[in-house]
Amino acid sequence: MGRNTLGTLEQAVMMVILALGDGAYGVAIRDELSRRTRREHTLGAVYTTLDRLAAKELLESYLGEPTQKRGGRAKRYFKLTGDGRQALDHAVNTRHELEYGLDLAGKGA
Amino acid sequence: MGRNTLGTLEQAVMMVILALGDGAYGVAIRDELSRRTRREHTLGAVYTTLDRLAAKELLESYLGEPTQKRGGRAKRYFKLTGDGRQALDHAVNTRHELEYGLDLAGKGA
DNA sequence: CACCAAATATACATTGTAGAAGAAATAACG
DNA sequence: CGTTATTTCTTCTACAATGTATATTTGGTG
Repeated sequence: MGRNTLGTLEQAVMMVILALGDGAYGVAIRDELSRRTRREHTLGAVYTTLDRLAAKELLESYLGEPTQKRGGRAKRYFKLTGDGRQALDHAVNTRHELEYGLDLAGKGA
Repeated sequence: MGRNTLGTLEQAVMMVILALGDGAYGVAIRDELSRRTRREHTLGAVYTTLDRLAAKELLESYLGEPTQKRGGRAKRYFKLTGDGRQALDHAVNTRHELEYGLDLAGKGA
């Protein structure tokens, strides 16, 4: 069965959700993700990832109120679960372990 | 066609190769990878990744001399190409961009 | 030949990515 | 008012790329 390592995009999406705090719904996540990664991401890609993470119970979601704006339907907001936070922390720690002792980009002050 | 983002394992393998310097061949890479990620990886998984990275010209390889040990056949050593180094640096930078402002694990002094 | 170390082949599961289609909301207009 | 256009957000579907495991082959000694 499934090993539980997080993929590159999965980690990215989770980090973006943390960065957005409240207000982390599909479109906002996509935009912030594109901004931080400096490349375009489609909504389909984002939602697929969101759904898979939710299925693994690393994320949970709740519906907000519809907006007044034209077309402003109710948004689905996401946040990390305890397991999600733990999985992300683990991924980050592993990453540090891998980077340890290496002379990589962006290390200079 | 293929977007050129590196996967979690691809990045990990590349970092391990950097960490090993000379001496980065299949088995050593597997062992160091397992050590740093604190989990077992099969040789097959490692070689598959190595081959794919080489196919993308992010890695190059050369054969060493056979050992004296019984069964010690010639090893295939790997190192990053210029493109490989660049791709890894880019991945690292993107990662930093994603982590920016977040309160993640392992940040405490 | 038996045995060992390293590498290759093969197969399948999980993730990444895109594009099309559907659903919910308000504006526009007869 | 009621129906249709239009906007925003979400779901569905399909396929490519990456992750992972096991079995097989190759090259090298005792």
